[in-house]
Amino acid sequence: MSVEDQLELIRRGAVLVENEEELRAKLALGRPLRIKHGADASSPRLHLGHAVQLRKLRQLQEMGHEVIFLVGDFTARIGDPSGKSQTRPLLSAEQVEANAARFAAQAAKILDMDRARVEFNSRWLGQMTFADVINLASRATVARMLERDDFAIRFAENRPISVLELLYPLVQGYDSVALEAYIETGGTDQTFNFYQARTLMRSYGLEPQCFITMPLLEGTDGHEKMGKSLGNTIDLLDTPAEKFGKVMSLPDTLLTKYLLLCTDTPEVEIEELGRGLADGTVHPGQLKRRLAREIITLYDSAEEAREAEREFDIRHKPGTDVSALERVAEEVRLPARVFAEPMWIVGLLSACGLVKTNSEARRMVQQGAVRIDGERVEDEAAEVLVREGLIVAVGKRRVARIVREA
RNA sequence: GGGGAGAUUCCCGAGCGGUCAAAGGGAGCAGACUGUAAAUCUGCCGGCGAAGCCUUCGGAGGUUCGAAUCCUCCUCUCCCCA
Repeated sequence: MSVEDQLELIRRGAVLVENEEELRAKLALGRPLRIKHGADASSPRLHLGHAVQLRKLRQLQEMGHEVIFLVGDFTARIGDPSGKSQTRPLLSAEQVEANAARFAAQAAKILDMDRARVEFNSRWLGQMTFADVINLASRATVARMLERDDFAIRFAENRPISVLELLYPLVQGYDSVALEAYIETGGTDQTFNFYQARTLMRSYGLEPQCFITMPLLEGTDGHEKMGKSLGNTIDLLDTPAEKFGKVMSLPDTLLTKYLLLCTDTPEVEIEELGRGLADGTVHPGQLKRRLAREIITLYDSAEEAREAEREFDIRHKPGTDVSALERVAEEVRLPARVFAEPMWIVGLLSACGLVKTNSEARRMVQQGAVRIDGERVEDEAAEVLVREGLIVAVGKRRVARIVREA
């Protein structure tokens, strides 16, 4: 692939390529380039936000470059105090190891992991003496650190910034020094750290890395960046049905962004579709269905994508009958004794795991969310005769089919 | 080192010594509506088979018939001065 072709592919979806001239020169070397990417081993489930990053790496991998996942095991064991999650638990070496393995297993859905390398920053950070740390710290200033938005805002709002946090960009930058990275990729939230790395690399007499930042994908709420703590993720390990429903719940405004970042749809086609949405010739609902199918096809299969769409229609089309509900129900095993006599509706919902507490069960009944074999139950004192195959539904999304336990 | 401010339910935030399971907002959940799990409107939003009771307002003690509210000590955060 020619240098210009590579550059064009690299630019797809990217917010910033720093610095394009330098990158062109590196690509022109015509050999595999070391690419550093910080692996987020802290979250057990990768989501589409991670996928945006991983897909960019896959592109680079396909161009023949060498991807290195950097696991911040050293830093994870110290604990990351960044911003809101100050009580993030410190991880043991074993936990970090396990997380990294889980990350790699999921990343394999996107990348060729046989051709990727996993590194742990304890390898070099663990060797450093305090003198080395002071040497490192001497290469940066507080004023530069406070240029970072997050710090500037918190400083202005009198919110805490620990000294450790100021050290983090330096540590990350030093990782680039240690790896002698040619290119680093990451989210736009890493821009500051990436620039810091370039400065540090120069200071250590290395050629500064180029970097590519990708947008942070908004989650299912449509506003906030996708993240586990916000509960707005679409996970790679979500079932096809879950993926479909979650994609359908995205606001229409995110359609083209998702197509660009989460699918292989050609950019010219995305532009066309965007115009179609604007002038009304493209139906957003239909396009969203297509988006959902493509995403599921990518991570599961085309067949599962079709099945997920069918299930979605069963759940949401009006006049859904019991036999259809049956198809989307989760099996719930109940002990044989509850089949003997009528069971209190609230207890049944709890037993099926459809609600967390009896109070929640009562509320669901009161609000008309509960259906037994398709029949709405609105009396919270109701007794239900439990039988094999009974369909118990709470709202549209929680459906159980009773199975007698042997 | 000195002085000041603060810590409230998932998050932000209001709380007069009794009427506080604790205002309001956000998130979440449900119902209606919809191409959609979007938007909008409405309701719910600690737990208990619901009567009343139990646990909750940084931690530990104390005052009081009664404490999220008062006192003491402790932990943590922020500000000002040195």
